[in-house]
Amino acid sequence: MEQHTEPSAERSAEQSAAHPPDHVARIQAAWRRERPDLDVAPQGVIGRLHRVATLLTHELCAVYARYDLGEGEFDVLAALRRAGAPYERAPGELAAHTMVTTGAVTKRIDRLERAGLVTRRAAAEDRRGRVVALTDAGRELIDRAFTDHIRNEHRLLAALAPAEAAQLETLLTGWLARLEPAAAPPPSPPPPTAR
Amino acid sequence: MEQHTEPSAERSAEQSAAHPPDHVARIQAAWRRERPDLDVAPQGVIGRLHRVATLLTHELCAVYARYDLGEGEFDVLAALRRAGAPYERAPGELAAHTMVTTGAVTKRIDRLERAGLVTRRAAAEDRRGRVVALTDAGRELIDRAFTDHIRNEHRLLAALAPAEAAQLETLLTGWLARLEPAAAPPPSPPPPTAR
DNA sequence: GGAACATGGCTTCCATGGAAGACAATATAG
DNA sequence: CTATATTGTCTTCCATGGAAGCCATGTTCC
Repeated sequence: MEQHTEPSAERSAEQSAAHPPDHVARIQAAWRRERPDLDVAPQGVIGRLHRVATLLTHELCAVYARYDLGEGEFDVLAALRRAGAPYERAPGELAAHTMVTTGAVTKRIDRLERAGLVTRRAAAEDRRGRVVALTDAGRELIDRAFTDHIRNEHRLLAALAPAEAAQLETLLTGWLARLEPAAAPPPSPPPPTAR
Repeated sequence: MEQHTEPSAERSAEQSAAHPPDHVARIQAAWRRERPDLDVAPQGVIGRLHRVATLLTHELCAVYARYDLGEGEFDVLAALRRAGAPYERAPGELAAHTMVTTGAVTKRIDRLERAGLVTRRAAAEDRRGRVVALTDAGRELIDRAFTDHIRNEHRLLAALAPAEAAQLETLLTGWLARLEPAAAPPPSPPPPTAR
């Protein structure tokens, strides 16, 4: 982000015709005017990343909704499905895999169980444990939903040229690798994510 | 919290030693095993983007918390601050600028008003309208918090080389430009974002 | 064996935001 | 100039998830 800002006009931004300054650029311009003492360049990356992530999540959820699933439910079903037959996991594992607290998982399972998509039963060896399993209906649903989901991701990514997508993946992978350890809380190393 | 990836598993992916497969790579591997009919490549980008965004948000919120602010409150204060003196905006504008519903803005303003950081008064011309203004305390707080916030963003972005950051910004800007219009709801064009 | 501590799941309470509608005030049609 | 539509804000209700603590079970160590 190169730019002078200076009081007065702040639409001068970078490009001219093809790029009307986007929302993030406008915010940066305002900050440069109000707080010329700060270098707000990082917002160019972090702000847009945040925005893209929000838009993508919104688009993704639209597909989940077709199957009457929220993001959380989809994540749990997906984690079970990807575990492979017999499509079972302990609640604690699901919490780890989907990056939420166990309390949140309990509620997600409650909803999925009520919808007949998963079942809960006692664990064989450890009587504290439980086993959550996909029902046939659940398996069937997540298979259809996931197929649709991937189609949707392809659509969203189609806005980028293959080379751009590859570049982006490389950059994000690298950043993530350096960010994850830092964000790891004391006890367990770094927790997983979902989807 | 180690992570095996299920029976067999194919870590073959791209890299070898230096890169232990990250969480997203493990998820992809599992899907390739379970659903070889699908091309899950987009997850490499979308999944990591989601993860990076989540981590960043978490780190950012840690700074807001130092000032006893939630993300929503920070966004509102920042929007008011960057409006420039006299640091006023209508609730509707704030909703547009921060990308949330007006209902959410009402509640954020409630909290900020209770904390003595903003005031609400009737608008001069339109008696339906209201004007939200930063108090001196609010102005003082957001100036300190924002300074700290930007320092934090610099720290987070430091994990990338300048050239990488620039590349990333370019890619995200382009993607965003092609994503925003698509996501724009019928009535108003595309709404703004925040921070 | 038994006491202290750890673990796994769940419950309770709380915080936040969306959706939809209530209301008051303003703009527009006829 | 009224009747209708629209706007701007707020209210209510609901959904989701985090934090922290409960309870039953397991593990460790003496």
